[in-house]
Amino acid sequence: MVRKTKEDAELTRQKIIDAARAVFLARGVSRSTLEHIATQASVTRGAVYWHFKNKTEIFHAIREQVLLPLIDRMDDTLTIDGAYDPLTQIENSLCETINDLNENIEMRQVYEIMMIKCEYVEEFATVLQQILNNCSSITEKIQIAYDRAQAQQLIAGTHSPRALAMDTHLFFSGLLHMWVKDFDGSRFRFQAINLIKAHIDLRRK
Amino acid sequence: MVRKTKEDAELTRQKIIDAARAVFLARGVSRSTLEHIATQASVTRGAVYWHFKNKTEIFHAIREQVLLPLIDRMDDTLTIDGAYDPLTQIENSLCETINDLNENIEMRQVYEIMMIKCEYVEEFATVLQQILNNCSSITEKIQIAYDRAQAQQLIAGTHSPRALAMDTHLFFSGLLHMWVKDFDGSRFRFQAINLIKAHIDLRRK
DNA sequence: TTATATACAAACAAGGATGTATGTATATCT
DNA sequence: AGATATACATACATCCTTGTTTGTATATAA
Repeated sequence: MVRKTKEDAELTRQKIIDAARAVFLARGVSRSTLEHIATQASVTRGAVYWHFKNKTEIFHAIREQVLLPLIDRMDDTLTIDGAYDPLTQIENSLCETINDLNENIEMRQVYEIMMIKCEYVEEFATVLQQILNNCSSITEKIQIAYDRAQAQQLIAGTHSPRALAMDTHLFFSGLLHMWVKDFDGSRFRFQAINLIKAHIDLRRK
Repeated sequence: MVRKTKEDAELTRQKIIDAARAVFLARGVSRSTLEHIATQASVTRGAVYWHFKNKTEIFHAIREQVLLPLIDRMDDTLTIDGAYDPLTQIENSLCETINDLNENIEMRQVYEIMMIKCEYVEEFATVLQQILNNCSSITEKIQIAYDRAQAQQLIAGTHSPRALAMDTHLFFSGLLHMWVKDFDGSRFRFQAINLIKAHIDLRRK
């Protein structure tokens, strides 16, 4: 059995990506061998080397598959004027991400891999810069929402939208890290939504 | 040159730990070999195996050397009634940690290793539980401070000390993660103190 | 219909990395 | 002062892992 059709090949490629995600999650990126991944995907290393140059390339493929759609969605919920007030919009956007994590297994796995099953050295160090850039753009989008909230005089006290946005971003960043580490869910997963609500309520007039 | 005195041996042990810290930081934990560490420490693998069972044990030694004193200090600054009001006490405690990171190279290295140069799988998975426990105890200590702040009516609005403490902890957790990733310092390192002040000011009446 | 490129499988070669076993000089104890 | 345990250095055996090379059946193009 060889030389599949193009669709078959694309299917194999996806099977390898899915397998790598599972293997990375279970053994960590560095301890995962291409043999592990191939076996998990029910192919040989030959197939893996055909579709990818090496493990690093698989890693990036996994990351992009989950990350790219996520960024687009963030744009929609935060920057567009919707039916809700800006503060609620921020709240909903954060809650939506948590809901995604709960419902979308692949996304949950990728987050876990990126946060606690990967060492950011050498070829992976560049990812750190990308993460920082993503964080900046997210913070900016949150700030835009806070700008509108301030214009509508929804915010208690006199705090700059910029400071509020950074505080919210850092809070959410911490929450995601804890969410991922909180395997049994007892400490953070179950009350993540409430924590977000409390965080936003701190700002409400 | 062999069979040193006991003090010499202890010195060798510490040299290995220091070397391992540097190597882990540069190459990531999993890509660091005992040969790398031995060379960096100007000893042979024989010396390393004499003092430690394996790489994992070195990892734990590194972690404990920096972490244990840190926990003690947190107790002092947060739970003891001091000259400052409770909110300022929290602020100072967080700022002090940031200052420590700036001044103490070893602490900075260990934080970086634990956060972005280590994969939490297999033998290292247990560390995650320890981290969660540490976080819980830190949150509790922050809550105690917020309890007093509320008793002294320093807090704006009607927010439970518990919720405030978790929010602060998540904020700080996120800040530490960003601080570590922010190599050039442009985004977070230089303004960390201001971010903390802004965070606490959000609570002030 | 034949030639060629594709999509893999299987075999090959080579370098690490780990753990252990052995050797050894010297503090330290008796 | 001799015996013993200590604090390493050196040597050995084994197991992966990786990258590459070769083989091959078949979709596809000419």
